[in-house]
Amino acid sequence: MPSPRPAALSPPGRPLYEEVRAHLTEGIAEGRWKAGDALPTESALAARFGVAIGTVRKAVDALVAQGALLRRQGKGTYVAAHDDRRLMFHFFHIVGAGGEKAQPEVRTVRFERGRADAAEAAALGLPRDERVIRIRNVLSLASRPVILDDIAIPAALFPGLTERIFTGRDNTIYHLYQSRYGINVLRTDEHLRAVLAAGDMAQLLQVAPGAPLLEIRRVALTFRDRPVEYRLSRVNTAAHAYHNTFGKGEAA
Amino acid sequence: MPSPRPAALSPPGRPLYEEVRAHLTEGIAEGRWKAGDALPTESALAARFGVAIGTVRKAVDALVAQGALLRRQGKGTYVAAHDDRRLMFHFFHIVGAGGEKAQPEVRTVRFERGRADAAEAAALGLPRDERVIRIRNVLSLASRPVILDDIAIPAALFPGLTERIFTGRDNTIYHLYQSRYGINVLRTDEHLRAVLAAGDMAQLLQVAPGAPLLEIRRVALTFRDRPVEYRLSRVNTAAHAYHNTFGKGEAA
DNA sequence: AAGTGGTCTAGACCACTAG
DNA sequence: TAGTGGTCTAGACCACTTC
Repeated sequence: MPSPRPAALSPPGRPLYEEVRAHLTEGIAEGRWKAGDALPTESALAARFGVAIGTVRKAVDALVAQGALLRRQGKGTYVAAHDDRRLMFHFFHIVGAGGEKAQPEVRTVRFERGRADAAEAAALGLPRDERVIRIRNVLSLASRPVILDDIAIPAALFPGLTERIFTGRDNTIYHLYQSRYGINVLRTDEHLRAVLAAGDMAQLLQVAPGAPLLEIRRVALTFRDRPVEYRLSRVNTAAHAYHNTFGKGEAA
Repeated sequence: MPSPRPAALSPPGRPLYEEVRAHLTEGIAEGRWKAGDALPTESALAARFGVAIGTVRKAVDALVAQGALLRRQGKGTYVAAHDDRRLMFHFFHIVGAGGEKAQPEVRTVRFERGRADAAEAAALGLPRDERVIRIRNVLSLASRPVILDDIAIPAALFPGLTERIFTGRDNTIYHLYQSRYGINVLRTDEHLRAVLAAGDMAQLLQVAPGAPLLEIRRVALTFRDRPVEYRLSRVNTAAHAYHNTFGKGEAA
């Protein structure tokens, strides 16, 4: 049987499953389906888009691989939420000597509003002097300060965010972005350098000035590679390390 | 039509495409198909394994995602080779200020045989005192030394490797492993720390003692997560950075 | 024109989850 | 038992490469 192009997805030129994927992406980015929500069943989606179920599956496969969706056999397909264990550590790469990831304890030492400086504007794709919120956190592992985070986010994306709300969260920061503002962090882009501790940086991390620290400049991105957060971290790697793995899982 | 389990792939319990994938993996790991070789066509594989072509495609999809295979439309499916541009930089993460990756210039300053110390034995999964080859390289970017690599590989895996062969290569080290010894590096596992330059380390990198350096401990793995190389790198990040991105590519 | 991988369909059955 | 995603099949047609 021939396959006339379905009406529900007009613009041609790219594969049908890409069209479907784009439509699903749109729905999530717009908040039509929120974190934790179940999507319509695959057969329902196939009917709605006028394509075969296999085509829907291929689109969903891509979004699952990307981390935007989550399948649960026998139940349904869900918008990934940053509060489950699996995603909790997806963007947290500091491990102890034994290689284990521990839950960090967060202390917010600064929360202020200001205007983007050159670095922040460039990283966040904002005009210079756009309003931003700046947060400084100290993260401790086993009651010892290990990470100093300086976070900058566009104020326009986080209306009404206060220090109380921010420090009151009982979850990761990305979960806060997601649950309260519908912003799903999907990708991060990081640049790492070695630097020397100095000034309040050294003081907050309780290391001597001149001690080596790992500096991480991270931009967090949501759908369509839109930047939502710029974060400058310094890590005391005396007892911890940044762990990274390249290439996919094996089985064989 | 029902689907009786095909005879060519007896052991049940896991999906057919996993079986197919395992068989293909085996073929590559054993060297039956070497880097750059074309696999049989998908329909030929389907016939050989007694499965539908869609099942073969799913298995091949996984290996392509893993980086072991490479499709070229209209031509065939090939065993990925470390000498093409795409893979060349897959495991090289040092970028300049502008974010660009440059081709490093390699100078080998040491090549010797010895026996595994504790760290090497643990990283490579070898018994203590197993024979290893140790290589020290200085990598320069724009004629300035930036990276100091100390590489340890199990001598048993690289029979007949000499300094001449090693330095005579006109490609990446991983390409040498692959082309001469049939070892495909598929995955790396890295731990990063900030350290202070000292001794010959500082001298070779032309930095002052006490300068901050990025230390990378990398284990390179081949099929079945078998370790093939342990590498201790120190990077002068004054003018360069380690770049890392988490989460897949977008389109939408 | 022939052969390859790339897309898409339609439908069967299995495995898991819930009421 | 009913409904979900997971696997598998068989075959059509498209896009690209090569001769």
